Amino acid sequence: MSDGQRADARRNYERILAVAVDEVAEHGVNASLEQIARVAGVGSATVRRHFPSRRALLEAVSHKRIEDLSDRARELAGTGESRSVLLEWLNEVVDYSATARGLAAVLVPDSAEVEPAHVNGCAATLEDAASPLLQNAKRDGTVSSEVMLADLLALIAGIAMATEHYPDPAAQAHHLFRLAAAGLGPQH
Amino acid sequence: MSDGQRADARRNYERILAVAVDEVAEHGVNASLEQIARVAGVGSATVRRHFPSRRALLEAVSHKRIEDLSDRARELAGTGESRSVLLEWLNEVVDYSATARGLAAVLVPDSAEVEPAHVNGCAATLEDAASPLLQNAKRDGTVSSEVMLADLLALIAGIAMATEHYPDPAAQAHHLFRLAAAGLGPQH
DNA sequence: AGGAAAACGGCGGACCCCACCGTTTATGAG
DNA sequence: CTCATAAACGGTGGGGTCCGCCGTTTTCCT
Repeated sequence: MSDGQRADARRNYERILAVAVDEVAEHGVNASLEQIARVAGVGSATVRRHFPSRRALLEAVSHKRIEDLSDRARELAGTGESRSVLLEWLNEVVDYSATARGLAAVLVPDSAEVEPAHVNGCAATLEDAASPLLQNAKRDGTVSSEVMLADLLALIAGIAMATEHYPDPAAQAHHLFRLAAAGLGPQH
Repeated sequence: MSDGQRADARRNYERILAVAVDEVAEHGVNASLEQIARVAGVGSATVRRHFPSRRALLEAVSHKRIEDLSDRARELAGTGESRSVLLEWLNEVVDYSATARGLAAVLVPDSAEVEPAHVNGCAATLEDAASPLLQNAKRDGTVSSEVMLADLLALIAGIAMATEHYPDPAAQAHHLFRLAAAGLGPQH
């Protein structure tokens, strides 16, 4: 079963990742890499080896959540009224982003982005999975054709970051998103 | 002219603040405090004496911008159609937040917020100044009565933070805000 | 002019990220 | 089964930041 990966390397990778999940959940985006290494029982160099940048680690930590949301998008496709379905999914993204610390950070470009195309793997995955939902809503004319999924995700990420330190982040995030989705009032 | 302030203290305060403005403009919210001290020609302890927390420094740096926006709100009060006027002002807030680095950060609660009432001086100032604009719009029924100014500012701050590292932050921020203000589409 | 009080800033500790580099360990070929 | 090799490991040191302490200097008021 030689897959080109050394067994201990894979073991360490998973140990580190498991610890990182907890550590990020507790300390947020700025969790200490050395602390993660310490708890995982490896040298800090090993952490850096497996995850060259903080961002890489955050992406790995968020990977499962991203997959969950992508699956959910595929489930929802075609069920019910298009705009409602899209909003339902977006609300779940809001919930995940407000609940799972570090997720919002990977949905948005980092300072050191030099990649030419599709700069963001995580966001791209979500966009691909949820694209049908938005297309349907546009087709039905219930969402403006100018709206891009990337914009919606950026908006949600921003809301999550802004509400992170509120007494009840999730509630506040949902509140703000309802506001945005409603366009702050009756007249448009 | 004894105002209880020692002359050298005030001088240092202003030197530090002046340097901090530049430094924050260039390096954003995480500008190095020691670097600021170095450039200002003072010890790092002196910086901490005048600005006990990073946040305090950021608030001082943003103070003028906050005042400008507050003045602008008072200017705009009562001119033109209420919702348009409010949106005009909010757009200016978006512009400032996207342009002046560090402003968005002070419009949102920090991690260590234990204050009982009106936790945020900067946001509170803006809210007070712009409150009439929102009240007018609510009175005319052009904005939902449930909308709070604090929510609008938090939303804008989130947008600014999310778009900070885009190729053209200001453009992207305005784009997202237009989206939110329009409620992402024709149907509400 | 002189003394009290306030402000200053250097120093050391704790932490963090990062790169180097000698050592250990898994692996697959013989 | 042995063993050479390449991969993975982790300790260590350098550079940086934030923070608190404390002896020294400066300012101001009498």
